[in-house]
Amino acid sequence: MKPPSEKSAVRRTSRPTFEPLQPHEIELADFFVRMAGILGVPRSVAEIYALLYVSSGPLDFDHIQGRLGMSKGSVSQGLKFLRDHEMVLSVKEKGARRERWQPTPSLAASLVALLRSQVLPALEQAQPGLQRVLAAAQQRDAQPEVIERLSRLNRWNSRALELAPLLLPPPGA
Amino acid sequence: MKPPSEKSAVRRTSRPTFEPLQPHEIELADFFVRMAGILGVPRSVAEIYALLYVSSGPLDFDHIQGRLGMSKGSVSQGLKFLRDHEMVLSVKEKGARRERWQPTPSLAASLVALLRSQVLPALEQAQPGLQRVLAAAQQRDAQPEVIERLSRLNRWNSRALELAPLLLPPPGA
DNA sequence: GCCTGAGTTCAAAAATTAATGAAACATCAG
DNA sequence: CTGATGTTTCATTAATTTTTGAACTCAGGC
Repeated sequence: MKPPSEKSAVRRTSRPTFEPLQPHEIELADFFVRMAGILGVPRSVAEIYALLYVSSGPLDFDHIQGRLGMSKGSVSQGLKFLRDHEMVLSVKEKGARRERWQPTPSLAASLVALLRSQVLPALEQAQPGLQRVLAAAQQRDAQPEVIERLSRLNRWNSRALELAPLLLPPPGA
Repeated sequence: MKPPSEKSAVRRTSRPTFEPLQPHEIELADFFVRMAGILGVPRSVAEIYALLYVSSGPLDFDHIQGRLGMSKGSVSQGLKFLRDHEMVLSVKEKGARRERWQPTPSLAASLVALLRSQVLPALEQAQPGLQRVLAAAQQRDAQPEVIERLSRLNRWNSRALELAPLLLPPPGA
């Protein structure tokens, strides 16, 4: 509530004040938030991405925090998530102290990577379990219908695992 | 808290007791729960589906509730969800009082339908907004880079909308 | 080395989402 | 119509997820 003090002769680095999102920026953020929701990505992450996406140059930590009005913690974690999934790039000019962020060129690639990182581990981990489930069904002479269902599930799982690396080769291929 | 009264001479329809899930059934449920989680489908729904999936015949409401040890409300809502997304079918023998449930033949089709139902509305609703965002950027002479990004997003959205009906024709096509 | 600014961590608070169960509703046999 | 069974509704409660912010760490300048 205190108006930015202008008194100091030395033009203090008084926390600059950031303008809130413009209507068109909000609209884009809403879109990303909704899409992100489908994949279980938290709102704050989507908002950060959306802001970088509409912004003309790379933004630094404080700008993101200021314009979105979110906590340091959220910005830090959000950027970590985006970094981990290779959805943003840092552009640190040499000699500069702060990092500045921008979206990676291909949103498509980012999305595929994100999906992969969620689905693949589940498929891999499930493999042995699914085989046991099928084996159990066969041993107790379950209805052919059930055995058929479980076999199909197994085949799918295997095929998905085979196809996955083709869809988006992991860091070296 | 009151123990089921056994006094009635007439062999009451004493709530039959159901056995808890077997290890192999739990394993399958875990798999479905995990996959469902990725799409934001609640655990209880995935559990119901998994149970129907390993079971030899169609199951009725009470069996589902009993074997999964979940509340009536959850079973009712879970079945509603599965019904709405055409992931289960009711097999009501004529003259029978209760409905009995089984999974629809194609899990693949079910999944596609589920995805559609989440993604499509978002795409449709976003269409006009995205166009406004792009227009706004053009009006204020944003960086070509930004305009390019926003154009691409618009094109994607449109293409996705065109492709969607081909992927899985809605109830009549 | 010590200070300052930049960013991270993480326990606690807030917000969101899911599950429960009692009461309302529906349907059908008699 | 009536009574009983079968299902849905929905306010409340519980569980989970997300956000916050203060304390901490780290890097570089002096």
